[in-house]
Amino acid sequence: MAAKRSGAQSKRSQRTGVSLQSVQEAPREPPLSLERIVATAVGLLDAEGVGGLTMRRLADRLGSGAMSLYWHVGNKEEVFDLALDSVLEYRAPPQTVESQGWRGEVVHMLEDWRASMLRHPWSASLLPRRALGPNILRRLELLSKTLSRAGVADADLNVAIWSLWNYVMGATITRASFDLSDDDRAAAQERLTRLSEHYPTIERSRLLLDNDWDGAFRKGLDFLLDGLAPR
Amino acid sequence: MAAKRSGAQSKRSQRTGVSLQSVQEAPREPPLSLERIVATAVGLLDAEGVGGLTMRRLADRLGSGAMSLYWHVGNKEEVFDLALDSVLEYRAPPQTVESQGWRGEVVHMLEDWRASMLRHPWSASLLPRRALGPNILRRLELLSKTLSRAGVADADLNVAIWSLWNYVMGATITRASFDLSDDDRAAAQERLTRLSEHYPTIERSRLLLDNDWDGAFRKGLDFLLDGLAPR
DNA sequence: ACCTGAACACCGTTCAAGT
DNA sequence: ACCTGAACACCGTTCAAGT
Repeated sequence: MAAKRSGAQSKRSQRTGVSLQSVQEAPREPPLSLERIVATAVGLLDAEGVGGLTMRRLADRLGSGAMSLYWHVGNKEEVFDLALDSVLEYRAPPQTVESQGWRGEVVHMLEDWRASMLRHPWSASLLPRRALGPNILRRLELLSKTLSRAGVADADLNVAIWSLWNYVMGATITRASFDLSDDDRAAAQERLTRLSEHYPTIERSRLLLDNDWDGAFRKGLDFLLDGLAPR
Repeated sequence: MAAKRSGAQSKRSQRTGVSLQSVQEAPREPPLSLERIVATAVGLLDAEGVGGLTMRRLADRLGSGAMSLYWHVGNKEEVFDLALDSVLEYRAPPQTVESQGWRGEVVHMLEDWRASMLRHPWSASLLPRRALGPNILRRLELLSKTLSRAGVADADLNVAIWSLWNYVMGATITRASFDLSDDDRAAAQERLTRLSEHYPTIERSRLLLDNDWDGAFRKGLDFLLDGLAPR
Protein backbone atom coordinates (compact mmCIF):
# COMPACT_ATOMS: atom_id res chain seq x y z
CA MET A 1 0.00 0.00 0.00
CA ALA A 2 2.73 2.42 0.88
CA ALA A 3 4.60 1.24 -2.20
CA LYS A 4 1.60 1.64 -4.46
CA ARG A 5 1.07 5.30 -3.87
CA SER A 6 4.72 6.23 -3.63
CA GLY A 7 4.78 9.85 -4.67
CA ALA A 8 4.37 11.71 -7.91
CA GLN A 9 6.04 9.11 -10.06
CA SER A 10 3.29 6.50 -10.01
CA LYS A 11 0.54 9.06 -10.51
CA ARG A 12 2.39 10.52 -13.45
CA SER A 13 3.14 7.22 -15.16
CA GLN A 14 -0.51 6.44 -15.55
CA ARG A 15 -1.10 9.54 -17.58
CA THR A 16 2.02 10.22 -19.57
CA GLY A 17 3.51 6.84 -20.30
CA VAL A 18 7.14 5.91 -20.20
CA SER A 19 9.01 8.36 -22.40
CA LEU A 20 8.04 11.67 -20.80
CA GLN A 21 8.22 10.17 -17.38
CA SER A 22 11.81 9.15 -17.94
CA VAL A 23 12.74 12.83 -18.23
CA GLN A 24 11.15 13.69 -14.91
CA GLU A 25 12.02 10.66 -12.84
CA ALA A 26 14.04 7.50 -12.98
CA PRO A 27 12.48 5.56 -15.86
CA ARG A 28 12.02 2.58 -13.63
CA GLU A 29 13.14 2.31 -10.03
CA PRO A 30 16.54 0.65 -10.06
CA PRO A 31 16.71 -2.39 -7.82
CA LEU A 32 17.19 -1.83 -4.13
CA SER A 33 20.77 -1.82 -2.94
CA LEU A 34 22.56 -0.81 0.21
CA GLU A 35 24.14 2.17 -1.54
CA ARG A 36 20.82 3.42 -2.77
CA ILE A 37 19.21 2.93 0.60
CA VAL A 38 21.97 4.81 2.41
CA ALA A 39 22.05 7.67 -0.10
CA THR A 40 18.29 8.05 0.08
CA ALA A 41 18.38 7.94 3.86
CA VAL A 42 20.90 10.79 3.87
CA GLY A 43 18.64 12.78 1.59
CA LEU A 44 15.66 12.15 3.80
CA LEU A 45 17.59 13.10 6.92
CA ASP A 46 18.84 16.29 5.27
CA ALA A 47 15.31 17.22 4.29
CA GLU A 48 13.36 16.19 7.38
CA GLY A 49 15.78 15.75 10.25
CA VAL A 50 16.25 12.80 12.56
CA GLY A 51 12.57 12.53 13.35
CA GLY A 52 11.70 12.41 9.68
CA LEU A 53 13.54 9.20 8.94
CA THR A 54 11.02 6.42 8.97
CA MET A 55 11.36 3.00 7.45
CA ARG A 56 8.06 3.49 5.71
CA ARG A 57 8.91 6.92 4.32
CA LEU A 58 12.36 5.75 3.29
CA ALA A 59 10.83 2.84 1.39
CA ASP A 60 8.38 5.24 -0.17
CA ARG A 61 11.19 7.39 -1.52
CA LEU A 62 12.82 4.26 -2.90
CA GLY A 63 9.64 3.14 -4.56
CA SER A 64 9.56 -0.11 -2.65
CA GLY A 65 7.53 -1.70 0.08
CA ALA A 66 8.61 -0.91 3.61
CA MET A 67 9.55 -4.48 4.35
CA SER A 68 11.87 -4.78 1.40
CA LEU A 69 14.42 -2.72 3.28
CA TYR A 70 14.83 -5.44 5.83
CA TRP A 71 16.44 -7.73 3.35
CA HIS A 72 19.33 -5.28 2.96
CA VAL A 73 19.46 -3.95 6.47
CA GLY A 74 19.00 -5.41 9.91
CA ASN A 75 16.91 -2.61 11.38
CA LYS A 76 16.50 1.12 11.58
CA GLU A 77 19.51 1.59 13.85
CA GLU A 78 21.71 0.21 11.11
CA VAL A 79 20.33 2.75 8.65
CA PHE A 80 21.41 5.50 11.03
CA ASP A 81 24.88 4.00 11.45
CA LEU A 82 25.41 3.70 7.72
CA ALA A 83 24.03 7.14 6.88
CA LEU A 84 26.22 8.71 9.53
CA ASP A 85 29.42 7.04 8.47
CA SER A 86 28.75 7.71 4.79
CA VAL A 87 28.62 11.41 5.50
CA LEU A 88 31.96 11.41 7.26
CA GLU A 89 34.18 10.11 4.51
CA TYR A 90 37.50 11.94 4.59
CA ARG A 91 39.09 13.07 1.39
CA ALA A 92 42.75 13.76 1.83
CA PRO A 93 43.63 17.46 1.70
CA PRO A 94 45.68 19.00 -1.12
CA GLN A 95 49.43 18.97 -0.71
CA THR A 96 49.53 22.64 0.20
CA VAL A 97 47.95 21.89 3.53
CA GLU A 98 50.34 19.12 4.40
CA SER A 99 53.27 21.43 4.13
CA GLN A 100 51.86 23.76 6.78
CA GLY A 101 53.28 21.70 9.61
CA TRP A 102 51.37 19.60 12.13
CA ARG A 103 49.31 22.42 13.53
CA GLY A 104 47.95 23.49 10.19
CA GLU A 105 47.16 19.89 9.38
CA VAL A 106 45.29 19.36 12.62
CA VAL A 107 43.29 22.53 12.18
CA HIS A 108 42.44 21.54 8.64
CA MET A 109 41.33 18.07 9.68
CA LEU A 110 39.11 19.32 12.46
CA GLU A 111 37.57 22.11 10.42
CA ASP A 112 36.84 19.64 7.68
CA TRP A 113 35.27 17.29 10.19
CA ARG A 114 33.11 20.05 11.53
CA ALA A 115 32.15 21.24 8.05
CA SER A 116 31.14 17.73 7.00
CA MET A 117 28.82 17.48 9.97
CA LEU A 118 27.36 20.92 9.45
CA ARG A 119 26.49 19.99 5.88
CA HIS A 120 24.20 17.37 7.46
CA PRO A 121 22.94 18.98 10.64
CA TRP A 122 21.46 15.76 12.00
CA SER A 123 24.82 14.04 12.00
CA ALA A 124 26.64 15.75 14.84
CA SER A 125 24.18 14.99 17.58
CA LEU A 126 23.84 11.44 16.28
CA LEU A 127 27.53 10.64 16.21
CA PRO A 128 28.33 10.30 19.92
CA ARG A 129 25.53 7.80 20.41
CA ARG A 130 26.43 5.48 17.56
CA ALA A 131 29.09 2.93 16.85
CA LEU A 132 32.26 4.35 15.37
CA GLY A 133 32.26 3.41 11.70
CA PRO A 134 35.32 3.05 9.48
CA ASN A 135 35.29 6.65 8.26
CA ILE A 136 35.24 7.97 11.80
CA LEU A 137 37.99 5.61 12.86
CA ARG A 138 40.02 6.70 9.86
CA ARG A 139 39.75 10.32 10.94
CA LEU A 140 40.74 9.46 14.49
CA GLU A 141 43.69 7.44 13.26
CA LEU A 142 44.90 10.27 11.05
CA LEU A 143 44.55 12.82 13.84
CA SER A 144 46.36 10.53 16.21
CA LYS A 145 49.19 9.89 13.80
CA THR A 146 49.65 13.57 13.10
CA LEU A 147 49.83 14.46 16.76
CA SER A 148 52.16 11.60 17.46
CA ARG A 149 54.52 12.64 14.65
CA ALA A 150 54.42 16.19 15.96
CA GLY A 151 55.94 14.95 19.17
CA VAL A 152 53.02 14.42 21.52
CA ALA A 153 54.13 11.73 23.95
CA ASP A 154 52.23 8.45 23.86
CA ALA A 155 51.07 9.04 27.41
CA ASP A 156 49.46 12.34 26.42
CA LEU A 157 47.96 11.17 23.17
CA ASN A 158 44.56 10.05 24.38
CA VAL A 159 44.03 13.16 26.45
CA ALA A 160 44.87 15.26 23.42
CA ILE A 161 42.53 13.40 21.12
CA TRP A 162 39.60 13.32 23.50
CA SER A 163 39.99 17.01 24.31
CA LEU A 164 39.87 17.88 20.65
CA TRP A 165 37.03 15.43 19.99
CA ASN A 166 35.01 16.86 22.85
CA TYR A 167 35.53 20.40 21.71
CA VAL A 168 34.70 19.73 18.08
CA MET A 169 31.62 17.68 18.95
CA GLY A 170 30.33 20.24 21.43
CA ALA A 171 30.90 23.10 19.03
CA THR A 172 29.27 21.34 16.13
CA ILE A 173 26.28 19.99 18.00
CA THR A 174 25.61 23.40 19.50
CA ARG A 175 26.00 25.21 16.26
CA ALA A 176 23.85 22.75 14.34
CA SER A 177 20.98 22.96 16.80
CA PHE A 178 21.15 26.72 17.13
CA ASP A 179 21.12 26.98 13.38
CA LEU A 180 17.92 25.04 13.16
CA SER A 181 16.11 27.53 15.28
CA ASP A 182 17.12 31.08 14.51
CA ASP A 183 13.69 32.32 15.45
CA ASP A 184 13.69 30.53 18.76
CA ARG A 185 17.06 32.01 19.49
CA ALA A 186 15.93 35.53 18.77
CA ALA A 187 12.84 34.91 20.86
CA ALA A 188 15.02 33.63 23.67
CA GLN A 189 17.17 36.74 23.59
CA GLU A 190 13.97 38.79 23.62
CA ARG A 191 12.91 36.95 26.71
CA LEU A 192 16.30 37.62 28.25
CA THR A 193 15.86 41.31 27.68
CA ARG A 194 12.55 41.22 29.45
CA LEU A 195 14.16 39.33 32.34
CA SER A 196 17.27 41.43 32.35
CA GLU A 197 17.23 41.87 36.11
CA HIS A 198 17.89 38.16 36.40
CA TYR A 199 20.45 37.73 33.65
CA PRO A 200 22.13 41.10 33.23
CA THR A 201 25.50 39.87 32.02
CA ILE A 202 24.44 37.52 29.24
CA GLU A 203 21.75 39.98 28.26
CA ARG A 204 24.33 42.74 27.86
CA SER A 205 26.72 40.61 25.84
CA ARG A 206 23.82 39.38 23.68
CA LEU A 207 25.13 35.87 24.16
CA LEU A 208 22.33 34.16 22.33
CA LEU A 209 22.66 36.34 19.25
CA ASP A 210 26.39 36.22 18.81
CA ASN A 211 26.88 34.84 15.36
CA ASP A 212 30.59 34.45 14.79
CA TRP A 213 30.52 30.69 15.30
CA ASP A 214 33.44 30.05 13.01
CA GLY A 215 35.65 32.62 14.67
CA ALA A 216 34.75 31.41 18.13
CA PHE A 217 35.40 27.83 17.10
CA ARG A 218 38.80 28.70 15.78
CA LYS A 219 39.85 30.66 18.84
CA GLY A 220 38.91 27.95 21.32
CA LEU A 221 40.64 25.39 19.16
CA ASP A 222 43.80 27.47 19.16
CA PHE A 223 43.76 27.66 22.94
CA LEU A 224 43.45 23.90 23.17
CA LEU A 225 46.27 23.37 20.70
CA ASP A 226 48.48 25.79 22.61
CA GLY A 227 48.01 23.61 25.65
CA LEU A 228 48.33 20.30 23.88
CA ALA A 229 51.38 21.22 21.81
CA PRO A 230 54.53 19.35 22.76
CA ARG A 231 56.99 21.64 24.50
CA MET B 1 -7.26 0.85 30.86
CA ALA B 2 -3.68 1.93 31.23
CA ALA B 3 -4.61 3.61 34.46
CA LYS B 4 -6.41 0.57 35.80
CA ARG B 5 -3.46 -1.76 35.74
CA SER B 6 -0.87 0.73 36.87
CA GLY B 7 1.73 -1.39 38.62
CA ALA B 8 1.99 -3.33 41.86
CA GLN B 9 -0.02 -0.90 43.90
CA SER B 10 -3.42 -1.71 42.52
CA LYS B 11 -2.83 -5.45 42.65
CA ARG B 12 -1.72 -5.18 46.23
CA SER B 13 -4.56 -3.02 47.43
CA GLN B 14 -7.13 -5.63 46.58
CA ARG B 15 -5.56 -8.13 48.92
CA THR B 16 -4.17 -6.24 51.87
CA GLY B 17 -6.40 -3.25 52.32
CA VAL B 18 -5.37 0.26 53.11
CA SER B 19 -3.15 0.14 56.20
CA LEU B 20 -0.41 -2.22 55.04
CA GLN B 21 -0.52 -0.80 51.58
CA SER B 22 0.23 2.66 52.88
CA VAL B 23 3.59 1.40 54.12
CA GLN B 24 4.59 0.06 50.72
CA GLU B 25 3.18 2.67 48.42
CA ALA B 26 1.44 5.98 48.41
CA PRO B 27 -1.91 5.24 50.08
CA ARG B 28 -3.75 6.77 47.19
CA GLU B 29 -2.29 8.39 44.14
CA PRO B 30 -1.95 12.08 44.96
CA PRO B 31 -3.56 14.30 42.38
CA LEU B 32 -1.64 15.04 39.25
CA SER B 33 0.53 18.12 39.35
CA LEU B 34 3.29 19.54 37.24
CA GLU B 35 5.84 18.81 39.94
CA ARG B 36 4.81 15.20 40.17
CA ILE B 37 4.76 14.78 36.43
CA VAL B 38 8.24 16.26 36.03
CA ALA B 39 9.72 14.25 38.90
CA THR B 40 8.23 11.05 37.54
CA ALA B 41 9.47 11.85 34.05
CA VAL B 42 12.99 12.26 35.42
CA GLY B 43 12.71 8.90 37.13
CA LEU B 44 11.48 7.25 33.97
CA LEU B 45 14.25 8.84 31.92
CA ASP B 46 16.86 7.72 34.44
CA ALA B 47 15.51 4.20 34.31
CA GLU B 48 14.80 3.76 30.63
CA GLY B 49 16.62 6.48 28.71
CA VAL B 50 15.25 8.94 26.21
CA GLY B 51 13.50 6.28 24.19
CA GLY B 52 11.75 4.98 27.28
CA LEU B 53 9.82 8.15 27.98
CA THR B 54 6.36 7.72 26.60
CA MET B 55 3.27 9.67 27.49
CA ARG B 56 1.45 6.42 28.06
CA ARG B 57 4.14 4.92 30.28
CA LEU B 58 4.56 8.16 32.16
CA ALA B 59 0.84 8.26 32.87
CA ASP B 60 1.03 4.63 33.93
CA ARG B 61 3.68 5.44 36.53
CA LEU B 62 1.53 8.28 37.77
CA GLY B 63 -1.51 6.07 38.05
CA SER B 64 -3.51 8.18 35.65
CA GLY B 65 -4.86 7.95 32.15
CA ALA B 66 -2.53 8.99 29.39
CA MET B 67 -4.70 11.90 28.38
CA SER B 68 -4.77 13.41 31.83
CA LEU B 69 -1.23 14.63 31.32
CA TYR B 70 -2.36 16.97 28.60
CA TRP B 71 -4.24 19.11 31.00
CA HIS B 72 -0.98 19.98 32.79
CA VAL B 73 1.35 19.95 29.85
CA GLY B 74 1.10 21.02 26.22
CA ASN B 75 2.83 18.04 24.67
CA LYS B 76 5.69 15.61 25.05
CA GLU B 77 8.30 18.18 24.06
CA GLU B 78 7.36 20.22 27.07
CA VAL B 79 7.90 17.24 29.34
CA PHE B 80 11.44 16.97 28.00
CA ASP B 81 12.08 20.68 28.51
CA LEU B 82 10.84 20.60 32.08
CA ALA B 83 12.63 17.39 33.01
CA LEU B 84 15.86 18.73 31.62
CA ASP B 85 15.75 22.05 33.36
CA SER B 86 14.71 20.47 36.66
CA VAL B 87 17.85 18.38 36.61
CA LEU B 88 20.10 21.37 36.12
CA GLU B 89 19.23 23.39 39.18
CA TYR B 90 22.36 25.02 40.55
CA ARG B 91 22.96 25.06 44.24
CA ALA B 92 25.49 27.69 45.22
CA PRO B 93 28.83 26.25 46.30
CA PRO B 94 30.15 26.48 49.87
CA GLN B 95 32.10 29.58 50.79
CA THR B 96 35.40 27.73 50.61
CA VAL B 97 35.16 27.52 46.85
CA GLU B 98 34.44 31.17 46.36
CA SER B 99 37.65 32.16 48.04
CA GLN B 100 39.71 30.19 45.50
CA GLY B 101 39.68 32.99 43.01
CA TRP B 102 37.92 33.13 39.68
CA ARG B 103 39.63 30.13 38.17
CA GLY B 104 38.67 27.82 41.00
CA GLU B 105 35.13 29.11 40.82
CA VAL B 106 34.85 28.49 37.10
CA VAL B 107 36.27 24.99 37.41
CA HIS B 108 33.85 24.25 40.22
CA MET B 109 30.89 25.52 38.26
CA LEU B 110 31.73 23.55 35.15
CA GLU B 111 32.53 20.34 37.03
CA ASP B 112 29.24 20.67 38.87
CA TRP B 113 27.43 21.21 35.61
CA ARG B 114 29.03 18.14 34.12
CA ALA B 115 28.35 16.08 37.24
CA SER B 116 24.68 17.08 37.22
CA MET B 117 24.33 15.91 33.68
CA LEU B 118 26.19 12.67 34.27
CA ARG B 119 23.80 11.85 37.09
CA HIS B 120 21.11 11.79 34.41
CA PRO B 121 22.86 10.47 31.34
CA TRP B 122 19.99 11.33 29.00
CA SER B 123 20.28 15.02 29.84
CA ALA B 124 23.51 16.01 28.14
CA SER B 125 22.59 14.95 24.63
CA LEU B 126 19.16 16.47 25.08
CA LEU B 127 20.33 19.89 26.22
CA PRO B 128 21.67 21.37 23.01
CA ARG B 129 18.46 20.64 21.17
CA ARG B 130 16.07 22.17 23.70
CA ALA B 131 15.10 25.63 24.78
CA LEU B 132 17.31 27.10 27.47
CA GLY B 133 15.34 26.96 30.69
CA PRO B 134 15.83 29.23 33.69
CA ASN B 135 18.27 26.93 35.45
CA ILE B 136 20.50 26.77 32.40
CA LEU B 137 20.33 30.53 31.93
CA ARG B 138 21.20 30.99 35.58
CA ARG B 139 24.32 28.89 35.13
CA LEU B 140 25.32 30.83 32.04
CA GLU B 141 24.76 34.13 33.81
CA LEU B 142 26.87 33.07 36.75
CA LEU B 143 29.68 31.84 34.54
CA SER B 144 29.54 35.03 32.55
CA LYS B 145 29.60 37.22 35.61
CA THR B 146 32.56 35.38 37.08
CA LEU B 147 34.61 35.68 33.92
CA SER B 148 33.70 39.31 33.55
CA ARG B 149 34.73 40.07 37.12
CA ALA B 150 37.96 38.21 36.53
CA GLY B 151 38.82 40.72 33.85
CA VAL B 152 37.74 39.12 30.60
CA ALA B 153 36.94 41.98 28.23
CA ASP B 154 33.35 42.32 27.10
CA ALA B 155 34.44 41.69 23.52
CA ASP B 156 35.95 38.34 24.49
CA LEU B 157 33.17 37.21 26.77
CA ASN B 158 31.02 35.35 24.30
CA VAL B 159 33.94 33.51 22.78
CA ALA B 160 35.01 32.45 26.24
CA ILE B 161 31.59 31.22 27.25
CA TRP B 162 30.89 29.35 24.05
CA SER B 163 34.29 27.71 24.10
CA LEU B 164 33.70 26.44 27.60
CA TRP B 165 30.13 25.44 26.82
CA ASN B 166 31.23 23.53 23.73
CA TYR B 167 33.92 21.73 25.60
CA VAL B 168 31.76 20.79 28.56
CA MET B 169 28.90 19.64 26.35
CA GLY B 170 31.13 17.60 24.10
CA ALA B 171 32.91 15.99 27.01
CA THR B 172 29.72 15.15 28.83
CA ILE B 173 27.79 13.86 25.85
CA THR B 174 30.70 11.66 24.85
CA ARG B 175 31.26 10.35 28.32
CA ALA B 176 27.58 9.68 28.90
CA SER B 177 27.15 7.72 25.70
CA PHE B 178 30.34 5.75 26.13
CA ASP B 179 29.28 4.93 29.63
CA LEU B 180 26.08 3.42 28.42
CA SER B 181 27.89 0.92 26.28
CA ASP B 182 30.99 -0.44 27.99
CA ASP B 183 30.61 -3.74 26.18
CA ASP B 184 30.28 -2.11 22.80
CA ARG B 185 33.36 -0.09 23.53
CA ALA B 186 35.40 -3.16 24.45
CA ALA B 187 34.08 -4.90 21.36
CA ALA B 188 35.08 -1.91 19.26
CA GLN B 189 38.61 -1.96 20.63
CA GLU B 190 38.68 -5.71 19.88
CA ARG B 191 37.72 -4.95 16.36
CA LEU B 192 40.45 -2.33 16.18
CA THR B 193 43.01 -4.89 17.23
CA ARG B 194 41.88 -7.18 14.46
CA LEU B 195 42.16 -4.29 12.00
CA SER B 196 45.38 -2.98 13.42
CA GLU B 197 46.97 -2.58 10.01
CA HIS B 198 44.42 0.11 9.30
CA TYR B 199 44.40 1.90 12.62
CA PRO B 200 47.80 1.26 14.18
CA THR B 201 48.07 4.46 16.21
CA ILE B 202 44.74 4.45 18.00
CA GLU B 203 45.02 0.71 18.44
CA ARG B 204 48.37 1.12 20.19
CA SER B 205 47.17 3.89 22.47
CA ARG B 206 44.04 1.88 23.26
CA LEU B 207 42.03 5.02 22.63
CA LEU B 208 38.64 3.41 23.08
CA LEU B 209 39.53 1.88 26.41
CA ASP B 210 41.13 4.86 28.07
CA ASN B 211 39.12 5.42 31.16
CA ASP B 212 40.43 8.53 32.89
CA TRP B 213 37.57 10.69 31.70
CA ASP B 214 37.73 12.97 34.69
CA GLY B 215 41.44 13.57 34.35
CA ALA B 216 41.19 14.18 30.63
CA PHE B 217 38.28 16.55 31.15
CA ARG B 218 40.21 18.54 33.69
CA LYS B 219 43.33 18.81 31.56
CA GLY B 220 41.54 20.04 28.47
CA LEU B 221 39.62 22.51 30.60
CA ASP B 222 42.85 23.85 32.03
CA PHE B 223 44.25 24.40 28.55
CA LEU B 224 41.16 26.34 27.57
CA LEU B 225 41.29 28.45 30.70
CA ASP B 226 44.97 29.19 30.13
CA GLY B 227 44.02 30.60 26.76
CA LEU B 228 40.93 32.44 27.92
CA ALA B 229 42.48 33.97 31.03
CA PRO B 230 42.85 37.75 30.86
CA ARG B 231 46.49 38.72 30.50
C1' DA C 1 17.95 -14.19 -4.03
C1' DC C 2 14.93 -10.64 -3.46
C1' DC C 3 10.50 -8.51 -2.46
C1' DT C 4 5.65 -8.28 -0.53
C1' DG C 5 1.16 -7.39 2.52
C1' DA C 6 -1.16 -8.47 6.60
C1' DA C 7 -0.78 -8.21 11.26
C1' DC C 8 0.95 -7.01 16.02
C1' DA C 9 2.16 -4.13 19.54
C1' DC C 10 3.12 0.01 20.07
C1' DC C 11 3.31 5.60 19.52
C1' DG C 12 1.37 11.13 20.22
C1' DT C 13 -2.53 13.62 20.11
C1' DT C 14 -7.68 15.31 18.96
C1' DC C 15 -12.08 15.30 20.48
C1' DA C 16 -16.23 14.91 22.72
C1' DA C 17 -17.56 13.65 27.09
C1' DG C 18 -17.67 12.86 31.90
C1' DT C 19 -17.26 14.65 37.13
C1' DA D 1 -11.16 22.66 37.13
C1' DC D 2 -9.64 18.32 36.24
C1' DC D 3 -9.73 13.73 34.23
C1' DT D 4 -11.28 10.02 30.87
C1' DG D 5 -11.77 6.45 26.71
C1' DA D 6 -12.38 5.94 21.96
C1' DA D 7 -10.41 6.94 17.82
C1' DC D 8 -6.99 8.52 14.22
C1' DA D 9 -2.89 8.49 11.90
C1' DC D 10 1.08 7.01 12.50
C1' DC D 11 5.48 3.88 14.06
C1' DG D 12 9.18 -0.69 13.78
C1' DT D 13 9.23 -5.27 13.02
C1' DT D 14 7.68 -10.58 12.62
C1' DC D 15 6.01 -13.82 9.72
C1' DA D 16 4.42 -16.51 6.18
C1' DA D 17 4.22 -16.07 1.49
C1' DG D 18 5.14 -14.79 -3.15
C1' DT D 19 8.55 -14.52 -7.54
